[in-house]
Amino acid sequence: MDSPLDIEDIARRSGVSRSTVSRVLNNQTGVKSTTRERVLEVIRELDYQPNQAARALTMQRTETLALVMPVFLHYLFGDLYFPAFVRSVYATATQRNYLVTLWMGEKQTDEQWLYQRMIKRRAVDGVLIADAPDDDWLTEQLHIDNIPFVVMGRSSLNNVNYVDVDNRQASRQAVDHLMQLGYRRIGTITGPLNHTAGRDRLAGYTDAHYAAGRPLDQTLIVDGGFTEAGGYTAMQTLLKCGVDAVFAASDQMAIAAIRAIREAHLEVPKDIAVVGFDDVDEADQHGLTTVYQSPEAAGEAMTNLLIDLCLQKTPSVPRGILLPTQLVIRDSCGARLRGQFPNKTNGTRKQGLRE
Amino acid sequence: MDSPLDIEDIARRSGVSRSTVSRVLNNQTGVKSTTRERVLEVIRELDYQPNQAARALTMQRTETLALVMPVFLHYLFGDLYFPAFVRSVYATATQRNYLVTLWMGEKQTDEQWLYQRMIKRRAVDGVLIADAPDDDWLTEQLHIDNIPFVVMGRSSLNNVNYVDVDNRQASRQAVDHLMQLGYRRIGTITGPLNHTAGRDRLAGYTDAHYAAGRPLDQTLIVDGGFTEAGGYTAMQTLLKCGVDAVFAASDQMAIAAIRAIREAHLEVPKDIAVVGFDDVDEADQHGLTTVYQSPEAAGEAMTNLLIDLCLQKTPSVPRGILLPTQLVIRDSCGARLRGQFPNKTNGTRKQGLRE
DNA sequence: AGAGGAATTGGGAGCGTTCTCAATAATTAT
DNA sequence: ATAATTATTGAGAACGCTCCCAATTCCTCT
Repeated sequence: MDSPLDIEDIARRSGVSRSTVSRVLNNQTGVKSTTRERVLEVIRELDYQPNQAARALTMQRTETLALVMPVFLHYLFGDLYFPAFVRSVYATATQRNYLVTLWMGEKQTDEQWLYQRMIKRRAVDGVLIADAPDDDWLTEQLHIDNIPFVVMGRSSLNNVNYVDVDNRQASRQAVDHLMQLGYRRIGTITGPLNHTAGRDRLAGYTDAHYAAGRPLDQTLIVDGGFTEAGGYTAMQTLLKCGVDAVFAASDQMAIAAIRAIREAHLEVPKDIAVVGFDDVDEADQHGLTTVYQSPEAAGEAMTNLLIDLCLQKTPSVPRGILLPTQLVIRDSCGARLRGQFPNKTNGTRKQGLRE
Repeated sequence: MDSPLDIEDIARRSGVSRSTVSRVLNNQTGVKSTTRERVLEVIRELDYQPNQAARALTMQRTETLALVMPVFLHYLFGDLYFPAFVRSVYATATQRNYLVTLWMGEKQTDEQWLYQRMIKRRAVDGVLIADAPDDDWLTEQLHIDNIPFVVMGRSSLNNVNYVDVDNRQASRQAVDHLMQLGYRRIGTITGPLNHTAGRDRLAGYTDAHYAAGRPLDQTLIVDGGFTEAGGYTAMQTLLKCGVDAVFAASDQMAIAAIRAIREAHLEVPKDIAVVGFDDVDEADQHGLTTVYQSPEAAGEAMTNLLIDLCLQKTPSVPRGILLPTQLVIRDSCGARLRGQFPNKTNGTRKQGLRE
C-alpha cells in the first residue's frame, strides 16, 4: 500500500499489457476505444500517475523549467512587476503541463552548484532568465552546453532567444504624444547606453524627431543611468537648457526629475511636462504619464517560447519577441490640463493590452 | 557531443567499471585512493554530473522538495517576511543538496493538477507548507498518501510535523513586560480563537496573569480576528473598559488600535501602552513595541526537519518545533518614556537570535 | 612459498517508463 | 470462404543509474 502503483498494476487490473496502458496514458492512437475506456477507468479508480523519474529517463525530457531570479528578493519584490511575472510564468507552464523550479542563488558558489545540480544533471529542460546579469556567465554556459533558454530583455548578443517590450516603438509613441500636445523643446533623460533598453528608448526618441522633421539637439539628451540620483541631476542639467517637456527612460528617473523641477519652483506639467517609462506602482500616485508594459504578457511569451524550444530537438534560429506596450495618460504630460483626453482615459490601463 | 556524458563514459576514460565510478560519485568507502583520484580527475575534467532522472529512479528519491506558497503573491510579498523565509528555505535545501520547486496554484483545479504532477508522479520527496489553509485538503491528502510534509504554524491536528514560534511563551513575555512597567489594567485584542496562533497568544496573556497572581477580567479580552478592522473596533470596545495597556496579537491589529486610541484623543504610550506581535515592516515606523520572529530560523528549521523526514523511511512520531522569539522594545509600550531601556536597546533586533 | 583474509573491483539485476517491431485479431475485398 | 489488409496488442530492449554479490587482487602471517 505504501509503495506506489506502477504501470504493471494498471495493466494487470485492466487485463492488457503495459504497452497498451502506456499508449492510453500518452493518448496515442491505435487503441480500441473499449479498451481505452477500460484502462482509463482503472487509472481513474486507482488514481494512478506515471512515475516522473522513469518517464524522464526514457523520454529524455523532464518537462520542468528553471526560472532564474535576481539575487536579492527584497529588491525584486519592491514593486508588483515580478510577482505578476512569476505568476504568469507558472500559469503558462501549468497549462502546458510543465513544472517550474525556482533558481535562487545567493553567492557565486551557489550559482555553480545550481548549474551542476539543475542543468548538468538534467533536472530541467530549459531555463528562463528573468534578469540579464552583466557578466552573463550563465548565458554563456548555457550556450556552450546547448541548453534551451530565453532571457527577458533584448540581449546585445545575438543567438539568444529573448522576449522584451518594444522599447523603441513605445518611446517613440511617448515622444509623439508630447509633440502632439504642442511641446517644442523636448529633452530626454536616457538610461545607460551600454544597455539595450537604454539605447532602444533613446532610439525611439530620435525616431520621433526624425519623423516629425525636427532637428535633434544633442544638449537635450542627458544620461540618467536609470538611477534616482542620475535622473535628478540630469533634470538639473536640462533645466538650464530650457525645455518644455521631458521624456525619461524610466519612472524612477521621471519621478526624480519631477522633484528637481519642483525644487526649481516650476510646475509639472504647466511649465514642464514629464513622461516616464515602466508604470511602476508609484507612477499613479505621482500622476505620471508613462508607458505600461505587461508582466503577464512577458511571462506568458517567454514560457511558451521556451517550451517550444525544448520540444523541438533541432536547434532553430534564435527568436526575439517584442511585446506591445500602452501609453498611460495621467497628469504629468499636461494632456488633461489642455483639455485633451478629458476624462475618458483616466489613467488606468490593462484593458485591451492582453486579449 | 550534444548527448550528455553518462557514467560509462567516465568508467571507460578512467579504466574502471561503472560500479567503481558510482562508488566514487557517492563517495562510498572501499575504493583504492589512487583509483578514486583518477576517477575524480576524469569527472572534473569532463565536468560530469550523474543524470537526475536515472538516479531518482534507482534511489527512489528525487532530492527535491515542494514549497507550497499562499495563493496571492502580492498579498504575500506585502512584507518582507516571506521573501526572507523563502530565501532561508532555499539556502538550507541547497546546503543539503536538495532542490526546491515552488508550488504556486491559483485556482482549486491547479491545486489538483499540481498534486498529481508533483506528488503522485513522485517529482518531489516532501512538501513544505508555508501557510496552513483553512480546509487543509492538501494536508489531509498528503497524510493519506503518506508523503512527508512540514507545515508552518502549529496545527490543530496532531500527527502533523510543524514548525512554529513559541507564541504562548512570547505573548507571556510581552504581557510580563507590560506588567513590569506597572500597568494595572492590561487588555488584549486576540486573533480568531479557532486559529492555533490566536489561541496560543491568548494563552500567553492568561499565563502572565496567573503567574502574577492577577485575576482575569473577561471584558478585557476582545476578539480582533487578526484584521485591521477587527483591531480597530476591538480597541474601541476596550477604551470603554478603561485599560492602561493593550497586548494585540498581531501588529496589524496593534496599529489599528493605535489609530483608535488617537482618534479618542488619547496618547500612546502616555495614556495607553500598546504591544503588538510579528514585527512587520511598518512596526518600526509606528514605534511599535512588538515580538519579532525570525523567518530565517523558521525556513531553516522546516527544511531541515523535512529533509530528515524524507531520509528515514520508517515513519517516525510527528515532531513540533517551537522557535524562540525576541521582544523588540520601541516607544509604544512606554518603557523608554519611563526611563527604562534608555537607549541601549533602541528597537533593533536580529542580533543574537540566530547564532 | 602458500594459505587465509581483507581490500578492491566488475557484472548483473532492477528501478518504471516509452518505443520499436513482430504477432495476433478483426475487417474488408475477392 | 479465403486471402489480403488493416487495426490492435504484447514482448523486449533501452534510458542511466545504484546495489548486491561474486570474482579478483593484494596483503599479511605462518
